[in-house]
Amino acid sequence: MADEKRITAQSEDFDRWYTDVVRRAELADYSPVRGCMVIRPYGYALWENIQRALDDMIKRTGHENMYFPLFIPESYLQKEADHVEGFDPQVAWVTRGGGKDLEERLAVRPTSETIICSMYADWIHSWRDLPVKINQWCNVVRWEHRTRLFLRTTEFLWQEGHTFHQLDSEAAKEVDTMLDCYRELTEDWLAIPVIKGRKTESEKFPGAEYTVSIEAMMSDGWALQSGTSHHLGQNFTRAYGIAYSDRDNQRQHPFQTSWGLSARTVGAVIMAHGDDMGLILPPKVAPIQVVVVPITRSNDEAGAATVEEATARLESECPAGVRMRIDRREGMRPGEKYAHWELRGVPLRIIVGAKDLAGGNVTVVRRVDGAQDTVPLDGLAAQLPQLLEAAQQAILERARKRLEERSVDVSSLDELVAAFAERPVFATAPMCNTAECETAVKAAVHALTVRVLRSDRPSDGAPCIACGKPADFYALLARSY
RNA sequence: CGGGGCGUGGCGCAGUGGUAGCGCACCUGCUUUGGGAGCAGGGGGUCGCUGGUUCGAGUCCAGUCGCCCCGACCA
Repeated sequence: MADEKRITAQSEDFDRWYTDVVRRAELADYSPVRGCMVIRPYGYALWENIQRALDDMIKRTGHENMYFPLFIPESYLQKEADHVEGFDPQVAWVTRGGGKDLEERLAVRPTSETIICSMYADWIHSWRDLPVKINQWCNVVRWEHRTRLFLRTTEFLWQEGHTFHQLDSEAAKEVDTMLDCYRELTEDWLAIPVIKGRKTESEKFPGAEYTVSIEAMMSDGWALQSGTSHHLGQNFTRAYGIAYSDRDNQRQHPFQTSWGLSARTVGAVIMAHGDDMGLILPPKVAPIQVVVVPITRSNDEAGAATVEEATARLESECPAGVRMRIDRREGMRPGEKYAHWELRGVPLRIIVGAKDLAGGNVTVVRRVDGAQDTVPLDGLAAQLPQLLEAAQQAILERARKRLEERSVDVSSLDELVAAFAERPVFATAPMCNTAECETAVKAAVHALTVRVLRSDRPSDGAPCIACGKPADFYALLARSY
C-alpha cells in the first residue's frame, strides 16, 4: 500500500490527521475566503442528520422555528453593555450597499439576541404572551484569529434557541432542559459521552447570568465544548425594554434564555471516534449506514451472475430506514473500495463474493472494531437494524471506556501537574469560582482550561486546589479545542 | 499585530540565467479484481502579481499580493 494513499497517523500528528480525514473523506474543504469552509455533500448529509435529530427534540420540548435577518443595525447591537464588549472584536460589518455608504452600518450577526429582543419588545405585552419559545437554524459570523475546519470557522452553521419566561425559575428549568437535549443528542445519536456543568465567570456568554455546557473528550484526550445553554436573566429584557403586565397589572421584565449547538459537533464526531483508517460514524447519523461491495471476476461469468443476484436481493430486501449503498463501480478492486468506505466511516460493509455465496453466505465487517462475520445471506437484510444498533452501542462503549480511563481526580496542584505529565486527561478537582483560583489552576499546566464546574459532582467542602479554602465546586480541568 | 516558512498543471514537488519536468490524480483501451492493480496511449501550466537587470528571467534585484505554521480571542 503506497504511503501517499494513507492519511497521517493520529499518533504522528493528530491535527494533520484531522485535516486529512475531513478533506479526504470529502466532508469539507477550505474556501477562497480565509477562515471559511465549504461543506461538501457527504459532510452536509451528516450535519443534516444531526440537525434532524435535534430539531425533533426542539419541537418535542415545545419550541417553534422562525427566522431573523442576517444583518443587525449597529444601534440594535449596542444596548447590552457586556454583550457588546464581549462580541465587539469578532463582529463583521457591512458599511456599503447599493453603491453608496450606509447611514448606519450593519453587523453580520454573531448571534441574534439583540435583534430578537428588539423585535419581541414590540410583541410581548401581557403575561398571556409568555412563555415565548423559539428557535432558528442559521449561519453566524465571528471573526476568528485561528480557524479549523468545522471546529472554528469565521462563518458557521448552528441553531440558536431563544425563550422568554415570567419566572426566573422557569428560565432556569429551560436552560437545563435544553442542555439535556444536547446531552441526549451527543450521547444517544453521536455516541459521545459528555460531562455537564457550569462555565466559570470568565468563560460564560457575554451578557449572561450563567452559562452551562456539555464537554466531550476527543480521542487525543482534549476537550470539546459541544453545546451551550445560557440563563440571561433580565439583562437583555431590561436593556431592550421588553416588559409585560402581570396578573396584578404590574410591569415586569421577562426572564430570558438562549442556547446553541453548531456544526462543530461534526468535528466532535470525527475526533471522538475516528482512527488511522479514517472516520467512524455512529449509524444513527451516518449518511450511509451499510455499503455493499460485490466482487466479480471478468473470467467467471456464472460467479458474477450469482454475485449480482445476491446483491440485488440485499438491495430489494433492505428495510425502510436503513441507508444502504451498493458500490458497483467498475475497474476498482475490492481493496480500494474497502479503503474508500472505511475512510468515510460507513458502519457496516457487506462483501458479496462467489466464494462465500457457494455456501449461501456473505461477509459482514463492522467498521468500529473490524469485527468480521460470515453469515447466511438469507435473512441478513432483516437483521440490519439490529446490527446497526449494536454498532452504535459498540462505538459509544468505546468512547465511554476512554473517558473513564483518562479521567482522574486530583486534590492538589502537584497532583494536577502529575496527571498531565504523560498525556492530556480530564482532571476533576475542588475549586472556587473565582478569577484568582482559575488563573492559578491554568498556570499549573500548559494550555489547561477550566472546562466546567461539574453539575454531577456537588461540593463536599474539600479544599480548593488553588487557595485551600473550602471549594464550592468540583471543576473539570482539561486542554480544549 | 510580532516571529518563521512558502507561492511552478487539480494535489505534492524538482528545476545550475539558455525557451518547463517528475510523482500522484484525471481521460481512453486492454488485462486484472477476497485489502489501496499492471501495461500502453493521452489531455492539462503565459512558473502569484508588477516593475527592473540581461541578448535572454521560473531562476537575479525591488516592490506588492496571497497563503501556511507559532504566540494575544472563541461555539
